[in-house]
Amino acid sequence: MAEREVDRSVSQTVKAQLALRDQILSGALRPGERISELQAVETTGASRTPVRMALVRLEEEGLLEAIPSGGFMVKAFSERDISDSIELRGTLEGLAARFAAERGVSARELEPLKECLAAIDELLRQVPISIEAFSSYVALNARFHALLTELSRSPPLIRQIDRASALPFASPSGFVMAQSALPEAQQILIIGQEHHRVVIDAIENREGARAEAIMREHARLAVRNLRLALRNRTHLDLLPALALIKTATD
Amino acid sequence: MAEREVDRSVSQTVKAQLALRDQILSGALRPGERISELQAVETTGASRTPVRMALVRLEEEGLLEAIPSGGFMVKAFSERDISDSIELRGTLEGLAARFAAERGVSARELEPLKECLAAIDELLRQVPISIEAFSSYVALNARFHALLTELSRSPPLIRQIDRASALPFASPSGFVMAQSALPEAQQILIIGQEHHRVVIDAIENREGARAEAIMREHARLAVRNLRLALRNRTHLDLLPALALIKTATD
DNA sequence: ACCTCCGTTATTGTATACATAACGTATTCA
DNA sequence: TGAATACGTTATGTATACAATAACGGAGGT
Repeated sequence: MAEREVDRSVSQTVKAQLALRDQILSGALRPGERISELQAVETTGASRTPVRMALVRLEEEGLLEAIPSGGFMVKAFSERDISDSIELRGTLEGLAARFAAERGVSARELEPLKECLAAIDELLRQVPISIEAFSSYVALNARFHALLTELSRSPPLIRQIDRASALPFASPSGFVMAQSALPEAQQILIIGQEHHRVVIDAIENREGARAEAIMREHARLAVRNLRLALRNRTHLDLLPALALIKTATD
Repeated sequence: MAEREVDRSVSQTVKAQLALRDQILSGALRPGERISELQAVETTGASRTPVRMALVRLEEEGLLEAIPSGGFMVKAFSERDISDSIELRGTLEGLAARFAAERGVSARELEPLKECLAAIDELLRQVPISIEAFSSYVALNARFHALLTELSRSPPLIRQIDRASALPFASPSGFVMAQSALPEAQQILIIGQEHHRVVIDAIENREGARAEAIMREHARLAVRNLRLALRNRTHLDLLPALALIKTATD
């Protein structure tokens, strides 16, 4: 039988999980398609036990769905599912912002957020924004959201937000990229940045309700824009993660 | 169609998961304690593979925590973690109520909710409430919350709420039981019932914001009362699930 | 006496063999 | 000819054997 070259630097379970997630997100495995363990063993290079562990984790993550008769299939999402996921994440981030504001945050903790803000400002000064700058923006934006989440100092909430961001289209990077297909992309980024600025201000002034409201508005903007982007199906291939949308009925 | 009811009617994985969860919630495994796979194999009767799958699921569920060097330990929670989890669930249920109100719900769909409401009303008419009636109340209350969640018609949100309810103290039954240790228990139940009534009214009248607000208030009430109940440590043994609280530092 | 290093042990990570249930196909009977 | 059943194939669920690694303890050196 074929020699299995063992990569001992990472656990086989993690390797299999990453490989399978890649296959799902890249569209190599289509929504609704059943995942064969045997096939997964071949493509990932791990054996059945770690592959099974990876499948269980991906199911909990929301990318897979258990089939009653056994095994797993790639989950399919409707547009409604996607917009709900984004609004859900916005609600959770709103709670995080409120916690941060109510519980109080020191100037030192706010520092990295402000640096993020300034860096994004710098990027947005270019008109139109270059591809490289946009890529930096995606990373910085994700970092901003992660830092903001941390400010809540609430492990259960942080955990839940992480889970809600597991779905690629619901992650900060995910919907920013989806919006990038729109002609008004630059203006959208500028508005988003304004939201970031306001939430920091609200947290500094300990205005919990305002901090929460602006994060929810931030998400609603994303939902509106994603809907628009989905109308322009021509640009859809920009975001491979959207391959998870079920093409048939909504 | 008479199926023989053998142990094989449920999978070994599920059996192990239930058994382990029982051990954790009953306090047989203490917070912070490492779970030995070998020991779990002996106590659950399943072999290592299903036990491992169960451990992964329980980790994703939030009851266990992965140890970097390998294996799992029982997660420990602070009081803050618990109150945050309850508020988190309330926020999610608030969103569900808002979705239900905004999206519209037919009278037929609202029927089971109203039946629940009436049944609880009936129970609360007794003063003081009997043990049996209280037990029925716990079940009915859980059912009410589950039905309300369903009304959102949002699979991602429903899923997330289920996850948030996985932690025993964050589940509807969990915090109702914790509150039962208080002398004002009956009054608390009556207030809670009033919240239930208002949220239905708001949904019927399609007042999304009001539906959301009342559910969040519902959770805040629970948080306040749980804090009070935790002060009365004498009654704490009423709720085995609270064994998960770390006794040392907060 | 304490620290360090090495060997032993126990426990987890991985692989594979075995059992069982589901699905497809072919054959047979109505 | 169609449907139903039986059989075979395939894939999943389960168990166990093997490998590797981290914890533990003892012995020796500084």
